[in-house]
Amino acid sequence: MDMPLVEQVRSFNRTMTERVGVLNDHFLGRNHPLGEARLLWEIGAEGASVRELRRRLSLDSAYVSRLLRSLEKQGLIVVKTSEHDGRVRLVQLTEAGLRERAELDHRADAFARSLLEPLGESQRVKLAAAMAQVERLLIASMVQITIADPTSQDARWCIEQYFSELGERFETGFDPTLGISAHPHELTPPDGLLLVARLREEPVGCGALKFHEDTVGELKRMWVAPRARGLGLGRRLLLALEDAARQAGITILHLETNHTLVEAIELYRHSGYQEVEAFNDEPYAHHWFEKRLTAPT
Amino acid sequence: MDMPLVEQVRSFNRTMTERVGVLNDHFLGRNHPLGEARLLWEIGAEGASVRELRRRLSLDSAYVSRLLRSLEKQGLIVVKTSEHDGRVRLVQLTEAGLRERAELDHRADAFARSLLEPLGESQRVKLAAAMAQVERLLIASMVQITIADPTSQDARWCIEQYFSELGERFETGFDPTLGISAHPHELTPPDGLLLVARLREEPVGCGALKFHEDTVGELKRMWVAPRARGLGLGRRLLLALEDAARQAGITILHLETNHTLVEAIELYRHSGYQEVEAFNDEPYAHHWFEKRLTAPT
DNA sequence: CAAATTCTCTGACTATAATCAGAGAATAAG
DNA sequence: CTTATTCTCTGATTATAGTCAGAGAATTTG
Repeated sequence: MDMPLVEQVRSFNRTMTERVGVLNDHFLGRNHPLGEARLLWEIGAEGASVRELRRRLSLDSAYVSRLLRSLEKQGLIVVKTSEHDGRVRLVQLTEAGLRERAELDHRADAFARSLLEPLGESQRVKLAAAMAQVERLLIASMVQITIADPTSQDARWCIEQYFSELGERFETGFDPTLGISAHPHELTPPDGLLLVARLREEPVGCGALKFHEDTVGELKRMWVAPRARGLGLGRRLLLALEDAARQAGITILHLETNHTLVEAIELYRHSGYQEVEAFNDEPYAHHWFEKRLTAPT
Repeated sequence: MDMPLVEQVRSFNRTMTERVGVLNDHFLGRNHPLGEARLLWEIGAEGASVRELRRRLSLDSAYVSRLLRSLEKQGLIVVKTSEHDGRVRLVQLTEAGLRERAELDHRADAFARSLLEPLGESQRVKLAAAMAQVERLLIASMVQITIADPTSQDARWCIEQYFSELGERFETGFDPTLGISAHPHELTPPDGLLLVARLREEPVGCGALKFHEDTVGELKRMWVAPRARGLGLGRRLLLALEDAARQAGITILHLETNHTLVEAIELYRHSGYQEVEAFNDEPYAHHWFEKRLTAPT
């Protein structure tokens, strides 16, 4: 990795630590310690369960409980037991809580304006664009790709989403039982594998491999959640799958795809996949691709 | 100010708060609480005085003292009294302190790498470029421009720097006593004014106005420190001076400049200044400019 | 339906990051 | 040469942020 890039990232981090410190002080500034303010914010206008809050802010349960008690005493929230599950407690903002939250909102706004205010119009636009770019790429770099059990909840969710998207996009709809099989056991080592991409623990994409004869592998279930598109995640999944295939001794990768999946077809073409004659009778496929893998490095 | 821009800044701040939190945890991670780590870092290889440290980190003197005591007890620093001033205490890292600091350095590096690592090469380059842009513009927005007393330390420093730069750039050198005067009292209300631009309390530029007859003003002492160039600061100073001139009822601004100051001449031309006949006999001037100001809004 | 798990809470405790008042020594200013 | 200021330190105290152990109630699992 190029050293100047690392230097730039470090310099950026220093600047951000300084500015974000200011941000937090301002955000807080108002009455509440940061913990309470964050919680107040996270509860939101619609309310939330205590366990939601704990999970979203990754805080200790004892700590959250105490913070809630404090907010309750200040009359900013009310807490009641869920009707569906007697263990779960639901938190809602009171009128005063909503006002307080609006105030925090206003402060965050004012802070953002104070950053833009000294700049000229063209600088403002450039700043916003560069911020969007940094954000997008940092978020991309937060995505983690790991091997998952196809029967796990996240894996099943991804595949479900994938099927439902195919159902919407294919002119004919999509019935998973008609196509080439990819049952859980076929996507589990040693017969294959499934990768799941996660952003902040939440699944945002998947991709699978089926190993055939000695050296032929088949790509299946390539999917990226709509909210995670444009992060280069498809390419990363593809590279990770190819790596895994190489590790397994695969030298030829096959895949077939439907003509409505234009982004995927683009990706395959750009990644060195050659269109070939149909090598199976997958009813939903219009294009068949193949890539010869080089030996693992 | 455009709302989407504010929204973008806020969204960016949220993302950064999340990431910087991670950064700090990692940075710290190692043995020391954040306060100690920051101090260890700030002392640097060359050492520093306690009052330097206090100023740079804007920490309470009691707090710094205690942190130093703790670092001292851990054998990471030695503190001794300054030879020049018996009140001042000098802090230096020991061998162990230097090792510890190198470790922090290494961790910051590793963190930066971990951000870049999941990205492809082109994404990395884009990220670094966007970070540089964000940093540059945020730093630009941190610069504050205020009216200053021409006899104040910061003002005198700026003007000194300005003169010394002119001395280097003019083929003939520069002797301030030969040119048109701009004595402190001429740059003090109601006869004129001096603006100083500061970044983190440090002066990084200046610009002055001399008020002549009823409605004519003269621009003097426009200077931006080398390290603050490329931030659009010259333009901001110019706009601020024009605003101040308008407030003072000025309708025509004059200025003269030397042909070696090409960036300044560019700036004047782009900001609506028209080149006119010489209106004075300033010996160092090659170009005379004039701008007609519209009424204050 | 017994056992395991989940969810929330209280009690007890700790570390960190401060802040304020003031003292003592050195130096600068008038 | 007296007075004011600067610099650092200690003592006393506080707020914030968080951890760990475990209890009690509700729910899920085998």
